[in-house]
Amino acid sequence: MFHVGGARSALQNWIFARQHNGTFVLRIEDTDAARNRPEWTEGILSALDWLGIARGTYEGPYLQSAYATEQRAAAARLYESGLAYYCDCTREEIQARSGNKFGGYDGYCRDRGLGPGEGRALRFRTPDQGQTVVEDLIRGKPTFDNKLIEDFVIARADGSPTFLLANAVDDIAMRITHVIRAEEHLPNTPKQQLLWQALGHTPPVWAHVPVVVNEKRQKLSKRRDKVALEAYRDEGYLADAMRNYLMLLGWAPSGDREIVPWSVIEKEFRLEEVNSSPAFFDERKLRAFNGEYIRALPVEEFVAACQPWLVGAIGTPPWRPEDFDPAAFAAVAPLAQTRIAVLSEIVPNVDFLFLQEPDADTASWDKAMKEGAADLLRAAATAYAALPAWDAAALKSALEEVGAARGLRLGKAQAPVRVAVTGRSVGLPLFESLEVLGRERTLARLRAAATRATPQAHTS
RNA sequence: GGCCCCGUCGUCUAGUGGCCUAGGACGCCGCCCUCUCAAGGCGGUAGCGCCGGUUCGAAUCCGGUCGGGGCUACCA
Repeated sequence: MFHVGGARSALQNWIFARQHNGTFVLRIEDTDAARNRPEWTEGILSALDWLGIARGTYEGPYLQSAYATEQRAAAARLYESGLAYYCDCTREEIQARSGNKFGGYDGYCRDRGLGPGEGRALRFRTPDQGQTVVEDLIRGKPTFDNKLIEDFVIARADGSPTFLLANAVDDIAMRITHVIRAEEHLPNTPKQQLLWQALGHTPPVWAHVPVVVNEKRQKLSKRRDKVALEAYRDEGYLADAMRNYLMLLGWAPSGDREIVPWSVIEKEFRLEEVNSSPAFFDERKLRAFNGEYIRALPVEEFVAACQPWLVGAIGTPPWRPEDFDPAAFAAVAPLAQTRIAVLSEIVPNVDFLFLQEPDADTASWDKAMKEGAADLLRAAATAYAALPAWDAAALKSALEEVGAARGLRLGKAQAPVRVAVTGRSVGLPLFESLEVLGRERTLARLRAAATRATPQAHTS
């Protein structure tokens, strides 16, 4: 699972690095063994690939867990130099002393002189006075009073380093100069900066981009929101549309335009210009973007892009695999291209071509098959059976005549025919659809529907 | 509770003291086109949270206020 917010940060990092002749470093922060699986890394790499961040255009991936030795060594150094100390307080004790539900470590073990041992975590001793100023490309200089920064844990009781320590150690080792991440990390920053300094280095430049929020303006969460990039991909969002949209969250290219080639974004994007306020991830707007990208595709590319859904590589189409006809699909593809906003919608648009029988839902059926429908369907079948040429123009004028004879405009006359043949009340242009479907199947469906629509005498 | 961040149409944004009668996009509404639905064309709806101040002049600067969010783990 790759979070759309993470995708946005990755894109911003990658572009920023390129613009500054730097290198985007991908590091999997897996210091919590219980919450990580090695195989997830591949998912992240392929998601990045999909977005256009190809392997080889960045450094890594590095696994944070692989650097445990260095991280532990750093922890030991901090302890030996008196910048960190062991603490055996339990969570309950800390909370009880703090007097409120938010906890907050009070420095109880600061001067107890505890050595390493069972149940003892290593805490970093934060300064009692002064301030820590964060240099942030987006937010200016957020300033934190050191006395309010609690002595945080840098190594767990089992000796394993925590995220805060591991990050500082790795960032220093990897010569990281810029850290671009989501705003939720801002409160961690003074702690990490203190660690950089304690380890003898000058902190990097930070950039905390605003979080991406849902309609209730809360940070997008895996639990309650649709955040998996893969889910969007499987629905048929195009990578180009997605990355374009993601970059517009908090930023805009020059001029009154939003849908722009990636090259323009790569050139014009300025991290410093990213808005500092949270942006709502609006799937409706993403859909609109996607629709535009789909329409802009050359037909052949559109046809190719639809394949996964058509052949069941993604999702399961309702027809039998052997009934799928590429030629028939190619014939109607241009008509479908302007009618779908995400690729998966291609299936309900063309299923009538590959299904043995169209499956009309009762609502569509009842609405189209009012009185007179059976008669009209029979007349249409008769007219169609006698048609010398089976093409859209002829099919249209024939139905026009059938309808006119019954006082119906084409708009009315086409409804029962559409439902009879496609099972739906809306869809691709009808006559082109019939042309591709062919005479035999069209007539069979028309006749079957006529029979079914014939009023039956009720027996009670 | 504490610390930090944020505040232009419903949403994403343009805007960096006069070019703003606040521009664009999505959405929504109407009209045109039309075999349904789309697409497309045209038009419309709607916003600087509030209060003070600075200034000849403020969406733009300052203060306050209100509102929203993030963090507050031996998670990352």
